[in-house]
Amino acid sequence: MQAVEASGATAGTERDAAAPAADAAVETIHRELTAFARRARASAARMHPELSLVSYTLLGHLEQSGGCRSTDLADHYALDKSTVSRQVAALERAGLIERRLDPGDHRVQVLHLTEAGARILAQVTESRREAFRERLAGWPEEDLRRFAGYLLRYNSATAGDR
Amino acid sequence: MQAVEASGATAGTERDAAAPAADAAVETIHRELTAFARRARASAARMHPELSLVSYTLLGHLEQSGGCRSTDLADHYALDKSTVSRQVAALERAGLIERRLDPGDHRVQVLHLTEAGARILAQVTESRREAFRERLAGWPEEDLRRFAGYLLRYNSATAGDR
DNA sequence: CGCTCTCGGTTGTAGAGTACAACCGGATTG
DNA sequence: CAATCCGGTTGTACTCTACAACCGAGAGCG
Repeated sequence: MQAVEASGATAGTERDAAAPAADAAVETIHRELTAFARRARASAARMHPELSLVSYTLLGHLEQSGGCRSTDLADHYALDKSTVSRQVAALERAGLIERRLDPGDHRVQVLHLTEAGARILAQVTESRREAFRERLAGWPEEDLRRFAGYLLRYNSATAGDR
Repeated sequence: MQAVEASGATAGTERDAAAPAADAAVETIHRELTAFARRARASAARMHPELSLVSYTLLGHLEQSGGCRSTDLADHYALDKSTVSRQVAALERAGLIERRLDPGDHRVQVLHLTEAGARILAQVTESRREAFRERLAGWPEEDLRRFAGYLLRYNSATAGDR
C-alpha cells in the first residue's frame, strides 16, 4: 500500500503514545467509518431523490432474495416491523413492488419487485456504482480487492449484534 | 491477506461475467459500505442513547478543532445551518458545550466543549472504540493498517463532493 | 369444536434529524 | 447613512424510526 497515511482528513487526534499501532488503526477505522456513515444518507438522498437509502437496500434485498416477507426484511435490517410496513406500503404505492398472498398461509404476503421496481433499482445501482467507481478510480486492483475483502469481513463480523 | 473472499455475507450477486475483477470489488465496496451506513445510526443510538451519531461527531469536531463556529460545523458536515443550530442548542441545554461570544465579531459565537462534554465524549469514544476493537479482534495488524489506510483514502477522496 | 397462543402485518402516536425559507441583528462597504 | 453580507435562529414540513396496541389467520390443545 502507498501514501495513504497522513492524508490529513480527520486524522487530527494524535492518540496512542503508548498504544500499539493496531490501536491507532482501529481508531482510524472507527473515525472514518463513522464519518462515512454520517454522510451516507444525505448523499444518497441527494443522488437519487426518488429512492432513499433504506428503500434502496430494501429493493436490493428483494432482488437478491427473489421475494420475501416484510418480517424477513425487518429481521435482516434490524428495523421495526412497523417501519418496514410503511416503507413497503410506500414502495407499493410507487409501483415498485407488489404483494402476493402466500397461498399456503394467508397471513403472509410475499413481496416481489415489479418490472418498474427492477428497472429503477438497476438504474440507481448503476448510478451509485458509477459514483463509487469514480471515487475509487486510480486505485490499484489489488487494493480494491483487499478493501472489499476487509469490508466484507468487518460487516459479516458485525451482522449479528448490531 | 487471507480467506476473506467469498465469506458468503451478501456476496450473493455473482455479477461480472465480462467485467474485470476490479468492478466486482467496486460493487462489493459499494454494497458493504452502504450496508454499514444503513445500520450505523441505529446501532450508535442503541449503544449510547445519550449521544446521537450526529451529536457525537459534532462534539468530536469541537474537540479536535478546539472550538469553532456553528457555520464551520455546518460546512464541515454538509448540514444545514438550521440543523446545526438546533443540535447545538440541544447540546448546550445538555451542558455539553458552551458558547462564547467572539469579542472581535459580535455575530459569531465560538463553541467549546465543557468539562462535562469532554468527559461524555471521551466516554462514548472509548465505548465505541471498544466495540470496534472487539469486532476487529483477531485481525492481523497488517490488515488493520491497510484497512484504515483504505478508509482514509476513500473518505478523503469524497470529502469535497459528498 | 372452541379457546388460547403465536405470528405476520397495520395503525396510532411520538420523537429525532433534516432541509428550506423567512427572518433578525451585527459587520462591512460604498 | 444605506445597501449588503454574514452568522445564527425560528417556523414549517417531511422522512425515518421505534414502541405499543391492535387485527386477522394459523396452530395446538382440551
